[in-house]
Amino acid sequence: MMVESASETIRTASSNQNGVSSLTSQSEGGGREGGSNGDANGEISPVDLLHLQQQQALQAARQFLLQQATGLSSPSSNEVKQSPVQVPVSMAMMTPQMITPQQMQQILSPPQLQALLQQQQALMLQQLQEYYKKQQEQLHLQLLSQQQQVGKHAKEQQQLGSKQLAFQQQLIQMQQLQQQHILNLQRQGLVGIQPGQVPIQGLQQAMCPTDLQQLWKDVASVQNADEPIKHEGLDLSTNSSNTTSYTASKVSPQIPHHPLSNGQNSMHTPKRDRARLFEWISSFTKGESSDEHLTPYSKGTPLQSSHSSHEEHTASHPLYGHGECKWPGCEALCEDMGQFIKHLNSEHALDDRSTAQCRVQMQVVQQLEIQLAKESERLQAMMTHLHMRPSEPKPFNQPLNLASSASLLKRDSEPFPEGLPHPPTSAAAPITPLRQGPSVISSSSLHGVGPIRRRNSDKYCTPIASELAQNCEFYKNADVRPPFTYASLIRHAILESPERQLTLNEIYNWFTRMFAYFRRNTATWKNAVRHNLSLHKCFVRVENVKGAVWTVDEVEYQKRRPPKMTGSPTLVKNMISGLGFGSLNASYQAALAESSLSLLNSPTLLNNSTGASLNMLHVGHDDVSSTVEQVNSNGSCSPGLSPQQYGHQIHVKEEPAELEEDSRPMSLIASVTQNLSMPGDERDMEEELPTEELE
DNA sequence: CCCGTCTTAAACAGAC
DNA sequence: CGTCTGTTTAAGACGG
Repeated sequence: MMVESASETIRTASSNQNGVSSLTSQSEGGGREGGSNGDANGEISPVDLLHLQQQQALQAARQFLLQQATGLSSPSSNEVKQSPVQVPVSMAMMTPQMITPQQMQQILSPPQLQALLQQQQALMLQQLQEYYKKQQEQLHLQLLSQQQQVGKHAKEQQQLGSKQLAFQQQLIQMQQLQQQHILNLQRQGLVGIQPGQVPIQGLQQAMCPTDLQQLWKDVASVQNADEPIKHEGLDLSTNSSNTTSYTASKVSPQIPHHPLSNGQNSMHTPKRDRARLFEWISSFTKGESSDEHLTPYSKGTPLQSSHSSHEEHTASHPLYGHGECKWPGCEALCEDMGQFIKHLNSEHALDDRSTAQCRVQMQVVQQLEIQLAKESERLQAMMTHLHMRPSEPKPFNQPLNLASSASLLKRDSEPFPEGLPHPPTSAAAPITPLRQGPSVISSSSLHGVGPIRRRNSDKYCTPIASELAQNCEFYKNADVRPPFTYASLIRHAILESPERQLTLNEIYNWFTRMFAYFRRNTATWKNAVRHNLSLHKCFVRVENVKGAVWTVDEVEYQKRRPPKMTGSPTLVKNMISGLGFGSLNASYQAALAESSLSLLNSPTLLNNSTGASLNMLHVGHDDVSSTVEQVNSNGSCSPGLSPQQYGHQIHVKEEPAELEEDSRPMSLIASVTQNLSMPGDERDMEEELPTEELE
């Protein structure tokens, strides 16, 4: 059917503005980077959680120290120490009493504490990374699933579009936070590199009191069993270098254990202890999520970690890297794997201490998991709120790159697998390979491309403005047919222009500039455009000095569509604003969407930025965004004239123009998607389109 | 099945 | 004469 408009050599030199790529979401996320900590975010970020934990941990540590100083201790009870080993972590956490203060004292010498803290830090770091990873993955999966769904539920998609942006942003945020946090840790020396430097605060932040207690318990017990911990670190002197505060707290028993007081932490202490923990923990974690956890360390090393046993380590080992043992606190140098294994077996053999360390790590992990759970919950809530289905795999994008999720994460907004919309029918176009999906690929994008699309597209059409605003980049680069009717697109183009009027050629340019899809088969769609201009009364041709321009008669435009949906306006609103566009008749929907736009157009509306009024379409931000676009155009140009006015001036086709819709409440206008929206008017902006305009 | 909308195709006319 | 612009008609797809 489709005539291959081969004839149309035009091709507008598909000016792929690939460079554009960056989505708004990205930009936002990126902007934040500069800002130091994720704290900036009002919400509780993982980082915050970490800090909290650390603080708590510090407190606990301090308490222990105090106890020691006081001499409350009563040595003995080795059993206790062992018991922890067997006790499930949860139990252990629950029953701090198990460990007597005395034990703690014995075990926890300042240096030890420091060591522990160090370990904790390292662990935390790892955990953090894992945590972040998980979160990211989760987000990604969800996004992917959503995208997939899109295929099926196009309508929902549209809305999702905006939501997805938010999610992507969150993703980005997370990534940033992760990076930041890691950096911070490194700076602080938390990473374990420079024990002395670690500010106690860091530790404090890392753990919660309970955790710490437990940890301490465990550790204490272990140490007892293993070796009478030497107080190498004991003397403050050793540590003193970095930790001023630390000394204080540590040294002076009298000092109240205020959480705030600084404790110090670490020092070189038990390097060896950690390794075991690691493995042990890893064995646990693996069970749950295999390699993900390992990432930080084992990234390069695939799943080997899966061999819980310490011995297996073949080529790479999670606990071995850069020629040294990565066991927490142990930085023993190992020439090769063999040596490392030996070291591991000898130094980090399965004993109480190692076990205890593992326990500690487990707790850390648990803690993190709890955090993760919370965060996940939050995410779910968010998604729910946004009407996204958390996890509904859809056949659609499956090909999507789950695998590449990692990369996706990086891009934040790139998740566009985009395997989809290749227009089967019409040939492949030169279009942009990029496909950085609009942050949100709205259903529209997914729709079929060819003629087929039409109904679907319409149906799911969201308010064009918002849709376009959100997925502007996407449409620009992806060879996907926009889910809007020619009429709506034309109207949008015209309204978007400063003058609210465009010549045919300008309209063409707008199409080509805004949609990759319209960079091919020009004969076809141009013909369609002309056809629509002529056919629809809403498009009014105005003779101009330099020729003729096309304007939009909003009244007329509004007239046409609505007829169908006799239903209550509210219904309409809901449909549009809501996710359930599907039900609406395509045309009707389109009309609605557009109507919203039109409303926006009217100058009067501009003022009402209050989004309160729901009148016409109580469109969600979608509309709003669109509104914004409109607003812009309005503002810039002829504020005074409403489209209708133009219409009145020259009603070539008809003479409607009765009422002005301006009355419409355009609360929508408020939103701000301007950024997304394209350049107000093509003429001015034309940047990419070399072609016609210039002529 | 009818009707309306939308899209595509195509014929045609007028202007440049 | 060719192209662009604009109008019109027809047909098919869709959905209510």
